[in-house]
Amino acid sequence: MIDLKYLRDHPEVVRLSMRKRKHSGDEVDAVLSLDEEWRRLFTRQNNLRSEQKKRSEEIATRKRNKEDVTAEIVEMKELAQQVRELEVTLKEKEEALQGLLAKLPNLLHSSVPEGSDDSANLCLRSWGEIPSFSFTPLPHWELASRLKLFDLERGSKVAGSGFILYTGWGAKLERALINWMLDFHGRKHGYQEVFPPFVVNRETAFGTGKLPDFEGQMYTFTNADLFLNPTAEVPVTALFAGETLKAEELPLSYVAYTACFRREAGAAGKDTRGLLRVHQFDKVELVKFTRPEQSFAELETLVRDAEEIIQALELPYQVVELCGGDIGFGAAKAYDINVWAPGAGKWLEVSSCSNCTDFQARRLNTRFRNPESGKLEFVHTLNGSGVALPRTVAALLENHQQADGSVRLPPVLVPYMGVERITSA
RNA sequence: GGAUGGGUGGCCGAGUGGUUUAAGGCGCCGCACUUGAAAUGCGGUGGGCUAAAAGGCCCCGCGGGUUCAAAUCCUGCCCCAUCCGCCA
Repeated sequence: MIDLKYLRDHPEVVRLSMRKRKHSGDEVDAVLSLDEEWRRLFTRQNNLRSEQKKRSEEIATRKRNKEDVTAEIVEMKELAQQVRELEVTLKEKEEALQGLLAKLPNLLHSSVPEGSDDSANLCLRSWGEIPSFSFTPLPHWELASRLKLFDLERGSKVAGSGFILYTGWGAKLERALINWMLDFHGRKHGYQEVFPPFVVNRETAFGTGKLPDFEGQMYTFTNADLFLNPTAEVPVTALFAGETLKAEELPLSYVAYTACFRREAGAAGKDTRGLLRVHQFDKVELVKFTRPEQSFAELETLVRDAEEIIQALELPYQVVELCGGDIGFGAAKAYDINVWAPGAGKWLEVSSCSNCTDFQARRLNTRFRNPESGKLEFVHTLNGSGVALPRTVAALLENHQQADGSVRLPPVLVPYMGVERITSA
């Protein structure tokens, strides 16, 4: 949520940010005019209530003195009716205002590049060599089929297309990657491990900015007002909703594994081969709570922490900075990590790291007391994949495939897998 | 899922319709006394909205309702504890 007071005082700044996201900016004016109307009604109601309170106290005093107050009470009924009516109008305006405000995306950081889609994203750095092969590299779905790593038909049979049944070494690789990533971020980067629920309630989905606009992306239940979480970002970021964190313990860093569920409505047929786009996938997520002045520096270390995973897996990648038109709803600034997949012949997004500044914290009401000012302030929240598994598995299989049809495992995974390569045997 | 008892400020806890602007205590902060500390005394000590300010309004788990007036009465929901049932 954007700070309404900030929007009031700096409408032009907000408008420019909206335009950078390729919105019209008209939403800002709609908010401003509703806000003005709301404040007018609020002041009126405030004054009426004040009068109501004073006169009620008078009635109380006179009643104690055994005076007759019938006439006053008749007058007060009229006043109470006015207050009630105004209250209803006020509530309608307030809900409309909050509704508009809740749909405004976060303010972009000034460093975010201009552009309307991913073609305008800025490549910041790359790592690793694009591998060359003495043979034609196979796409991961071919490799998986030969090595029996997953079974798309049976996954589809029990749940539907886009739900993967991992088998044999494929199943073990999935588990190994999850365990290794959790251990790696915990030991090497000091993230605290949590294992959150895979479902979240409405407040949590709203607080992290997934509602009201992205309800269609989440799986829901017909017998409970819950959502299957689309990413561990959602439950973990909401961990301290309504709480005040201690300034001295910030930044707080968490690492969490969850399965992630996305309907991917309307995405059918686009990059859907094999593991490229699925409805359920595993992901290890990094989440940070920081003081405002730390958050952009923490975003840099967050993305580096995610990069180290890809480096340890010996996969070539690039880090891109998202442009205004491509950046997520809650983010002020974001980086993606794209890994090269030589079999599929494309870059695969395996991580997205965002600084959501105070946007989620304001919705969730997660604050800290600033020791310098003595005031309560919203924390900044950050999240990043560290990393998402299916496309990482795809890239790993494709990059490390050998002429003999086996797949070499990077050394970090050997202790978790118990073998140095995956073979069909 | 059922039954019972609970949910009041940082914490404990009083309060069953109107001097409650939420008693009292603990904790914390400041000051005084003291060589220092303890003890003691005095004062202060939540959040939000609105307003240029003074001020005003809202918040006793959350939402509705009754009333001139609600922490207090009614109602729906949530959470905690205990017991029962079911269950990995």
